[in-house]
Amino acid sequence: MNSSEQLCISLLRECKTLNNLKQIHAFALKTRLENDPFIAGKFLLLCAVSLADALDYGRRIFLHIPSPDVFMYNTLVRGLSESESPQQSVIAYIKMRRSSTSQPDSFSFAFTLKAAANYKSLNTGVQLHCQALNHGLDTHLFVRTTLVSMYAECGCINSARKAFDELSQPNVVAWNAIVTACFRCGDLKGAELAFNQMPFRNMTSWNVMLAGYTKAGELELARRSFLEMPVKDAVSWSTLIVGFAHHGSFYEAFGFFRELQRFGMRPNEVSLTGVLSACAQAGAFEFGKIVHGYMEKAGFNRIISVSNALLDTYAKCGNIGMARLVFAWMMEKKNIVSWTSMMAGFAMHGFGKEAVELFHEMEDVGLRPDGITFISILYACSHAGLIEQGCEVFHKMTEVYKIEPSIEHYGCMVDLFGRAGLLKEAYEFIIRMPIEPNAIIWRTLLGACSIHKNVRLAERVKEQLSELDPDNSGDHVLLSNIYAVTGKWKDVAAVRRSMTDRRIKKTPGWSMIEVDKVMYTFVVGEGPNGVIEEAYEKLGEIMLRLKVEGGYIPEIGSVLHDIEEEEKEDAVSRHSEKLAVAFGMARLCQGSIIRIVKNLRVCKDCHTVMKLISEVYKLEIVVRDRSRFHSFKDGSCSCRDFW
DNA sequence: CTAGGGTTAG
Repeated sequence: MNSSEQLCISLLRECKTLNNLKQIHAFALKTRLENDPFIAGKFLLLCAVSLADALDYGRRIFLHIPSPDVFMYNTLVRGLSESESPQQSVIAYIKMRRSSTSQPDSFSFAFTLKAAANYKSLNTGVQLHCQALNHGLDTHLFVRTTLVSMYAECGCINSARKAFDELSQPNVVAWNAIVTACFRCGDLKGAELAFNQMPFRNMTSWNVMLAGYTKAGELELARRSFLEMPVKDAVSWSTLIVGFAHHGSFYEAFGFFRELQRFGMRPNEVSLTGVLSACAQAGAFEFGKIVHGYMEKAGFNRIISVSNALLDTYAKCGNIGMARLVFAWMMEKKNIVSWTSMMAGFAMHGFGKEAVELFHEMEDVGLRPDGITFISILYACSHAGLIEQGCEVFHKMTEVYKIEPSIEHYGCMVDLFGRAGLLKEAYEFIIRMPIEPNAIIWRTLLGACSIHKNVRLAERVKEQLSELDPDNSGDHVLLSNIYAVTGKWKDVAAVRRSMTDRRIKKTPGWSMIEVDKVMYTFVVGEGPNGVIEEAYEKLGEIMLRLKVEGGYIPEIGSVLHDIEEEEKEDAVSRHSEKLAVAFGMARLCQGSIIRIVKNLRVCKDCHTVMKLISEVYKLEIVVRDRSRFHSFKDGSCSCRDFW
């Protein structure tokens, strides 16, 4: 070994980034070391496995290797199996089969089978299984373990079980794989049975149970296993936080996050994204800021996934300014999720123009938008009334980027036309669509009929909905609202009667507000003990002042105009969003912004009241409803009364 | 090198 070879190897050992690697690679080219099999193998391993965003560079290096050995092929196959296009991994494997220099070994099959599992191709998986069999490698423990997970990923629990049962001496990993396999296929009992049969368990086996339970929505079982576990690690905590956040149990997620720190452990990137996701969903702005502070201190702001989650949190907590700041200044690196989240943030806040500009900027930096990016941008266009831009974007998606529109994209287009009052265009668009419209598509059109008071079309649409999703409370409410605004009271009564007859209950509305880092939830006329009285008292005072100073007149028919009405004769005055606002005004100090999160859409009367409050009391209210943000300031709302 | 945790839309 000569001295430049030694230098190169020690440099590679310290290599941390792609740029670093490129420098070393230049050195290797200059000293003619690039064809040294050991060094070339090291380069590949770093590119394919260790370094971020280096896979493409690794592929280019690979192309220049005259006759790659098995290790080199396996490394490439491995890197590609975890990439966005795992199909490429199998293609690389096929190239190896065609080459005269190398034959597949057990690693080749472990990696390619993982690739097949990642893109859920049973066909590929079975073929690889056969080839492994021909090479006498299908009984290899690692290959077999991957076979178990591949079959489970592809939905074949029986084949997975067979692959496991044929193992004479399964190790822990193989046992974990069969437990996971059972969970993947929805067989909780099978997973529990396997877990109990395991002759040995390490912490990972427990973590597998936690993950399986939370993914199945069995939060209580997950909690119980968590308490039972003898030793917990970072993954256990992360799994629990993410799982609870994902299933809407935000307070528990916050609780586990605090507890983790009390146990003297440090939050990692996964628990941070999990807790931020809980903040975003719950609208917990103050808690989000605390997490942000921790991120800055501990250096997590450099990790893309965490800063993406933070950007989303600020946007969903109503602070688009902070979201913008995170996007523009905090993120050294951005990926497609960052750009898409920023666009979605703009969309929620009604900043259609900004979203479209950002989309073009994204194209300019050479990043390829994906299907989700297009949903966000179309959503932005429809909520801001940018019809032309929306059509242009849709056209670009199919013609330039060759992305096949999904039902959600079609839904955005229906919304784009419908919301703008182009009901005929919206209807024709549905008829011309190459895929079968689902209930969501028709519901979107029904919403548009409601905004633009078109009874005839609404009735036609409702017929479609009655076939696809007859018991949806929102649809009935929407139809009854359309009858109400057009004065068809008999029809209103008929819809209501059919709802009672068929025992269709409307979704109860709730609103949340965060005061002193505690979240308070209100439902119609109700709230936490000791708090509800305070809210009512303040609300009475507010309404009086609005009538005297703001000229407020409660709309007589407004109960019936509710988009997702929470009727009952006097219900409007007790709507959860009014109670939450009143409580916030009673408790929060002067000058602070009142932030409310609501599960349904804001009702018309509440919308009017909030505009008046912002004027009479000179304060700012931000309401996040089911689909967007309303920022009330100086007597008007950012949605321009269009929602 | 095989098993376990993640952010974006609806």
